[in-house]
Amino acid sequence: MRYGEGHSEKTKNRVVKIAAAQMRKRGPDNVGVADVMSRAGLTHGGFYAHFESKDDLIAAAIGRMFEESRARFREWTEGKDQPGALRAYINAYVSKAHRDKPESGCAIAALSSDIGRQGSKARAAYDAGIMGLANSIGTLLPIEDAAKRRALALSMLAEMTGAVAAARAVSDQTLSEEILSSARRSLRARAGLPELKH
Amino acid sequence: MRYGEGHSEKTKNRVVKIAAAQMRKRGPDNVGVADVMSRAGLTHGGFYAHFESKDDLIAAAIGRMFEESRARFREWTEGKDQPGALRAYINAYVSKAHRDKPESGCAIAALSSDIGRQGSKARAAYDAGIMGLANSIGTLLPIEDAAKRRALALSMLAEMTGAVAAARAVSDQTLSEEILSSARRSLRARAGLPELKH
DNA sequence: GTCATTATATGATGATCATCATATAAAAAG
DNA sequence: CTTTTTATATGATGATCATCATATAATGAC
Repeated sequence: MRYGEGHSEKTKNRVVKIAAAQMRKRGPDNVGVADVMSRAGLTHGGFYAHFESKDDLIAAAIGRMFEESRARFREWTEGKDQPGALRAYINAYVSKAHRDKPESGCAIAALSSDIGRQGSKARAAYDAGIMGLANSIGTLLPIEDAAKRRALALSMLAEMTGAVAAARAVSDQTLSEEILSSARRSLRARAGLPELKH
Repeated sequence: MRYGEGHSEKTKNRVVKIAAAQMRKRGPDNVGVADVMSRAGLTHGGFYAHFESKDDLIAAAIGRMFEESRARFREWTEGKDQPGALRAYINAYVSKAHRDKPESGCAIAALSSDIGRQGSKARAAYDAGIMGLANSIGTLLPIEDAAKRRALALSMLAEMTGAVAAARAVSDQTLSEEILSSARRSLRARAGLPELKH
């Protein structure tokens, strides 16, 4: 091997990471190959040494986004009991901080309407990510029946992603925060969490 | 006046209608001016006689989408009592039929992640549309307190749009239908509707 | 130090796109 | 029938983009 063990792999990882951030921010179709490469300190020419096509990069970026999602899930929930973890996850996901940082946030909230227009590899990565996230949420729900637990997890995921996407879309700040706070409150109730006094 | 009273206006309406359909299907940025014009039986040159810019067309198209939403709301609910109308609206919105026809469906489900990247005119049209829809849903909810009614309507809207967007995004058909049925069931419960026996 | 190989760069190609300048066609007004 | 005005068409411009062919540079093996 030339160029040091794993040099290429490291570069590819860097490119995918940058693509994952840019695509959440601007949409997969609005991010150019040359732009991603130059942000990685490279030129566009080397791109096809790492990826088959732009579609291939998009799929890799989506996989990466969900890896980050899993890491966030751990960060937000670890060391807490079930209801505490669930409350923390809901409050962190459906938050202004998440709304204002799409580039490092959840792929579902950032790309909900883009993915249906993408190729099959990208969509397959998305499928896996959704199922994984729904499963993670399910582990925190105090429901015995597995089917009901999964159904509630999917339904809560739909509300969480829908709320964050809508909060990003609207331009009226008051409305945006109202969307978030309404969803948070409803999600906590749906998850069986009591409202805390303060 | 030349060219017959309202000739230009009729043409413009046709263009906006076509743009509204295409943009829901393919995303505002993936629909070209020339493509829209040619679908209207025109060439690209006349475009700027009708619109200031493509942004202007996008904003007009979004306005049009929400007009269609209001019409659908009426169709799905008219002639029914409150709970019947609510049930019909939820079931029709969170349906496979809606999922499979983005070009004639709700703007929020179709464009959730696109709008945040659009210009201010487009987003203003979106704000107005969301508030109108939330208000319409609110009129069907059996809740006295206005603030709570509005909060529930926004929260339900988030779940409805999130579920349809996710059902469109995933490629696994079983998962897609699971997302829809989980959301429908949860929404009916949240709206205070009893499950019907069959 | 020279060679072989891998990683990246330069530059080109053809496609698509929004926008605009200008030309033509259609129809009402005289 | 001619003039005037409005609606649409033709064609160009410059920008951006994915992709690819080819060249150069970096580095470990000998």
